[in-house]
Amino acid sequence: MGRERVELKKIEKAAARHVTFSKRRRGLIKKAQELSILCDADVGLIIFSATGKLFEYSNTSMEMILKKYSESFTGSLNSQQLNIELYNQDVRRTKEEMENIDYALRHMHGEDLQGLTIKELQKLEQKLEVGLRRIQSTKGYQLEEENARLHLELKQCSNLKNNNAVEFSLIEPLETRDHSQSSESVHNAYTPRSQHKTSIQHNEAADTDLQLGLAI
Amino acid sequence: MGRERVELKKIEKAAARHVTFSKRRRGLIKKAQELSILCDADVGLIIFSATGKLFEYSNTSMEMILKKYSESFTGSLNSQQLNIELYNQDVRRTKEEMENIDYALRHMHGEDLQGLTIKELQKLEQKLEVGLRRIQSTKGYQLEEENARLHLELKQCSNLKNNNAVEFSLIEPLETRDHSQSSESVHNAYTPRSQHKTSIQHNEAADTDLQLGLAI
DNA sequence: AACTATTTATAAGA
DNA sequence: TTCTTATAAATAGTT
Repeated sequence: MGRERVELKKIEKAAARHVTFSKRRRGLIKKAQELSILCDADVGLIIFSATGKLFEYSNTSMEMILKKYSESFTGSLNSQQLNIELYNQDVRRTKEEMENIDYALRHMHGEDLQGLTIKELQKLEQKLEVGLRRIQSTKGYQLEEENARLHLELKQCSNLKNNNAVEFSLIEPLETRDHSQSSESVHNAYTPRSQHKTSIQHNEAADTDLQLGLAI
Repeated sequence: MGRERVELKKIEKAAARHVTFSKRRRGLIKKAQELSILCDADVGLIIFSATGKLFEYSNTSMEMILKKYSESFTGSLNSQQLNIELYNQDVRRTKEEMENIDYALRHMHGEDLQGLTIKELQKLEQKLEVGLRRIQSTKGYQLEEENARLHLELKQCSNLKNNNAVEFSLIEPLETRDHSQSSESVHNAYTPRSQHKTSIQHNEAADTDLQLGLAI
């Protein structure tokens, strides 16, 4: 990572070796620190220069790291310790899953978005759009079924009573309302990939439909 | 060092955190190894992942590093240990100096040049040229002095003996030889920066002069 | 796990 | 040692 490639062997010239030691020592410690912070790891780093001088880094205390280190070799765990360990792993995994789900959920709700990049926001938007279309599609099918069912019931009803006046007063208003409110969004939902760009106007209208759909 | 800057705080998403841990752990260990090899340092690195898994690196053995580490805290040195330590430092420094001098000397002799770059070779060449000019300059002064001394002695000699025949036979050949063989190289040596480009012809002639000069 | 666009680290030089 | 700069190396996000 410098002006030229460097061969992996002891640097011959003492002056250059010392300079490189200083630079790389600092770099190494910096990276150790970054690892511990970014990845929530415990790190202990001990460096003795060729002249015997000590340099060290630890995110907690070196003592603690070394204690943990030596303990890691003191025999295998007994069954109880093993169970506790397995339990802890389970808890950790579940916790992490929870974290992620919560995170994603809040984003879907439009919360905690300040840390997201444009790309992430676009992805999120796409997810929401896909979800929306699926919901609209489902709603459309349900409305169709409902509609068909109503037609059927009405037909049975009218057949049963043989009352023409009542039949007209019920059928006409129902079909009119259905077309004016949601025919377009239902059409979109049937063919999800046919119209990628949906205006805000459409989304708002769809959102309203969604709420109505859920409220039913 | 990636697609975008990363904030120095725990990575929220577990999956990304794990991937980063793997990548950076490997990177850190690699760099620890490079430091130990390039700079002749003793390095011990201990890493515990967030899940408690142990990773470690040491150029020698971790045990040795940790022993050295704990010893580094066990009280101050007594006077004898201190003397030994000072002595060791002295030895180390001297050894390093020796190394460098030997290195440089061999290069001046045109040995062990295979590892040098063109630039280094050019620098080396310049050093040799400068050294050469200095030597030539010194030799020129010495020849002048010698010449003057000879003139003086000869004058005294001729005054003492009053022998004209002998005087002519000695003086004439001496002055002729002096001008033809080395007046040019002596001139160059007097004004080292006036003529940077000296032809190979000149150098060879100068080299011959140098050997004669040293032989005197 | 492999791929790159970028960010970092760092070798030389001053 | 410290600064600068050209370049090598590491790695974040993506596939």
